[in-house]
Amino acid sequence: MKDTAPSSWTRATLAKLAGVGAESLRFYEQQGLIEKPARNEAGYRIYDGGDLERLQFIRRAQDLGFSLQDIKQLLQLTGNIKTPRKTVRDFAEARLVVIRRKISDLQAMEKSLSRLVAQCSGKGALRGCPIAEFIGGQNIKPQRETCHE
Amino acid sequence: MKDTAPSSWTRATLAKLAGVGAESLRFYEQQGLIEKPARNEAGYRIYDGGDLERLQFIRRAQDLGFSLQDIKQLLQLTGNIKTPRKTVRDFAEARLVVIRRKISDLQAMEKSLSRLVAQCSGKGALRGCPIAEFIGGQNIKPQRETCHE
DNA sequence: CTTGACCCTGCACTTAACTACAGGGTGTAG
DNA sequence: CTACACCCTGTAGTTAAGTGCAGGGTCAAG
Repeated sequence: MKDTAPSSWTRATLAKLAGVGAESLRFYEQQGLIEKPARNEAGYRIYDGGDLERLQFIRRAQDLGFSLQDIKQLLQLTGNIKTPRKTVRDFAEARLVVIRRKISDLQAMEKSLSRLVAQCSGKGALRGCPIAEFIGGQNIKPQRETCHE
Repeated sequence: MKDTAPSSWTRATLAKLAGVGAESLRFYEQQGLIEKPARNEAGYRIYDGGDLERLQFIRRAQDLGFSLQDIKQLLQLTGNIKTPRKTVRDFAEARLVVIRRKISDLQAMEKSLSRLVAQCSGKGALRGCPIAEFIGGQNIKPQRETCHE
């Protein structure tokens, strides 16, 4: 399960293993998210298991809602053994606040939209459709037939 | 309810009323989201209550998670009295699916991150910090890694 | 008459995270 | 030997939803 093989790969191979685009590796390198890799005789980038791990982390962190900028900072923080644990935790907590706000925003959207959809029979022409009325700017109030003719 | 006034405004005034940037009005016009407004003698754009309503809709729809492209389509659909109600409802339903998936993705993130934060005392140096370990690629809990969908 | 707040147009710039060339070099299978 | 897939660099383009600016015109107040 751990690193037993020599594991040295070129761009496309690592990209496939890590589940990212091959060009993205160059981009991440440019942005300082991964180390400049060693090169072989021909100048090809040679990656190893450490790079794979780092990329896997990058993907996990992206899935957790971190931006690449955040991830870069996180990698710097956690790369420095002197970083106090609190710094890292505060970072994660701040991100959590953002994620929770997004969730509640989306839940509000979901509620509004699903109510509109539920109110709409889906049959008949546009007149009286609750969604269209909401759009038309007349508040969702059902009995207001202000469709222009 | 005072929609009896002539209510004619220039850019900045309408922008303020609608809660959007003044330049955005030009952008929306360019993108076909609002009608080309009338002009006065000097060539100034003159907006009315209808424009305000449309802008307010645009903002509401954005809050519901629609992109400007979506909104443009919606406005076209609902501007056409012949549009079947079903078309509009299907549109809203498709958006609802997207919103619901986002919610559950974010909830998964929230769960992972809050578990990490809860496990981290916030005291001491970095060694042994669950967040840092997660980052470092040692999976903190090999059991339920990235349950994603 | 001057100042300052608006307005006009057209175009360039922004942010994020890639993605796609163009124009070359390298490595390997047949 | 020749395809062909892969690698290199540098640069430019993409999408979304605007924002900003230059270089002018207009309008009301003082």
